[in-house]
Amino acid sequence: MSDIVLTFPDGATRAVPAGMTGLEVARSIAPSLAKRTVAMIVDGVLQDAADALTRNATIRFVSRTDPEALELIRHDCAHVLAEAVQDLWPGTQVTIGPVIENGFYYDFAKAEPFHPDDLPKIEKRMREIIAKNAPFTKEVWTRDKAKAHFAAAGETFKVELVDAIPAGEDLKIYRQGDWLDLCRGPHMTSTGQIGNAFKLQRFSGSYWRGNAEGPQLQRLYGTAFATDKELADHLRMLEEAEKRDHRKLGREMDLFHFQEDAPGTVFWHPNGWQMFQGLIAYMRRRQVAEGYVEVNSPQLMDRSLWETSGHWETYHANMFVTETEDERVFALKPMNCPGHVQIYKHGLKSYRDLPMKIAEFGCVHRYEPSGALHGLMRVRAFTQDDAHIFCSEEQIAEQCLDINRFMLSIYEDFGFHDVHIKLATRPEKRVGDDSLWDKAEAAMRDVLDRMASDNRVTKTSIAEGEGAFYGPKFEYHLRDAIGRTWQCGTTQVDFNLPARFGAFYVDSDGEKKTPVMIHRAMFGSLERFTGIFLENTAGHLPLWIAPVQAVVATIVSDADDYAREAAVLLRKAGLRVETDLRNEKINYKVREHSLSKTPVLLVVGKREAEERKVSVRRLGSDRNTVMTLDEAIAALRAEAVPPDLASE
RNA sequence: GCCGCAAUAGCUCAGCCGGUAGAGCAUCGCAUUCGUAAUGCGGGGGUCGGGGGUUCGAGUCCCUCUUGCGGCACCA
Repeated sequence: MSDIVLTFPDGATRAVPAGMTGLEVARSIAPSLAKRTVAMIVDGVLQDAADALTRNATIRFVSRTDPEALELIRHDCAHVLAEAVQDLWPGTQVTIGPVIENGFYYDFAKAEPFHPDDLPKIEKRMREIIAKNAPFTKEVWTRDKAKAHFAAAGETFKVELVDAIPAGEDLKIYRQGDWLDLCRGPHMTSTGQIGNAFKLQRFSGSYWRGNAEGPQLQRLYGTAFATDKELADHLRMLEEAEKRDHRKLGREMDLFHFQEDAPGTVFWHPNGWQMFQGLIAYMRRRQVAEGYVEVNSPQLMDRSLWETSGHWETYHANMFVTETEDERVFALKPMNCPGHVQIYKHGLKSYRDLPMKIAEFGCVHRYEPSGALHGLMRVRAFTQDDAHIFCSEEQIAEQCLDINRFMLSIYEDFGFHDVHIKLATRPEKRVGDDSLWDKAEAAMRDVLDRMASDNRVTKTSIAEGEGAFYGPKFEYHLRDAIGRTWQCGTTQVDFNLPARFGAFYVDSDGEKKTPVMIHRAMFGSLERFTGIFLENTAGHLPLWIAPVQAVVATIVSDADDYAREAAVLLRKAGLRVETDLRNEKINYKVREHSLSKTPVLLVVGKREAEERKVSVRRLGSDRNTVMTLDEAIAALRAEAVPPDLASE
């Protein structure tokens, strides 16, 4: 057999007989290299170390501590998990077990549900399997053989998976000891390389192929790392993330609560409402600067209006509907758009009026599935910083880009730099001709390309079939503290609603034309944004948005009068300040205000009272700085200016 | 909505094999005037999420509803 030439990362080359496996090559270089090799990268593609090399290529051997090995460790771990589960519960069917962002999962079809006590049992069995260190071996099977094998084994889901593999593609089977699975690979060379730095985390229900109408499976989630330390670090990070859960912070900071009588609906406390209103005030200033006008549309509107808009037909399951004594049917608005079209329609519009930018802090109600509710992140009543831009077709791209610039600058003001924009295209359930969708999507694909070149956008992608029923949309996803991403802003290009309502403008040629409507929200939901912002800051809010900006706390009651006077002066300077004159030790007060995340603690004792000074202690610091009251007021006032009002 | 788990004082939680409810913090009262993350002592506080059932007897066992939690599906 002829030789092939392999090029190594250091530039060295080596001629080897074609057909030699990666492991053989490694062994020929050094036995120690072969020993630590778990996979290889050939011409940039990660593959099994046992694969034969058949052509000239660049090659790099991967050891288990290389970054590229992490997904192999997790994927191998998923296989071992599947074997362990089938060992412990014979008759359980395996389905799929992919690697995900921070670990892996495996979906099983099992008659009896898992129990929390099962996790340690499964882990124990997994460690036994890993200890056996069985080699992973790959075989390529024919479709018939695979189907016959899985059918005989009662693995009906695997049979379906075999059927779904395209005809031209190899059908690969990986064995580890006596166990085997249909798998795309690659894998490491043996189960022992997984190591012991793995953990099963939780289990839950899931749906076969993500279809809620289909069979329900049981999913086990786990994670794995190359070393114990990395695993411990990851678990510690998760614990930290839990501490900044906005539901916990909401209680600690006395911002809001939920109760059984109003599922998915927020009771805002004074502190939370102050923050909420601060966000609205900020957005209102910014929108005015961008040429928006603000309106308010009815909360409850007649059924016929929702029929015209298409909501009655396509959104009914999400709507709160009510019937009055006169037997009229009204619905609480789930969106503001139909109301805004009515405002647009009131009075004749000229092309000179476009683009017309109508904004509303509209409170919408949506009957969300019970299982979807999640603190402030997913509620049934929420306030949108909603706006609709009525414009001509020619103005679409310009308006979308304008919104994009505006949107990103807002996220930056709140410290969000990880922004992922998705273009969601036409869904199955939709209104309007496909020709209109073609037009809207084409315009938006073009805009997406231009957004992608903006260096503030971390990532762009296409989400096929995920658009709103009336038009495609851009979704702005922000990453939260726990690593989950949340959709905040959206921009939706809508050719449908204006036409359905008969909205028009008189163009320069005197003809009536239908305007395009661009729906856009930036915070998206004020509730959700509050939650995301809380988690992102761990409750350490910037001074401008903190509900209580400073507390004046006394050490002795002799300082009470001075503390009261200081608070009055601070309030006169526009700061939100409270006093704490309780007969408690200063340690106690410091602890309490630290736990409730008050940004600034102004401590006054006898000395400060006599010298008209304050001892300033910042949240998160154990140091304090003594300064005059006037200095403190000036410094806090300067710091409390919202980002949009701060002079550069 | 689906699968699993849970709900005990304002908060965090204990309560065994069914025998009639407990701690810490918070609250209230009294004492204490204190220098940067919990001062001491004392008092009050519970339809054990709702309803039904089993039982001589249910916080505990069973059914059901509600809500929450972890995912799935859905979504701002």
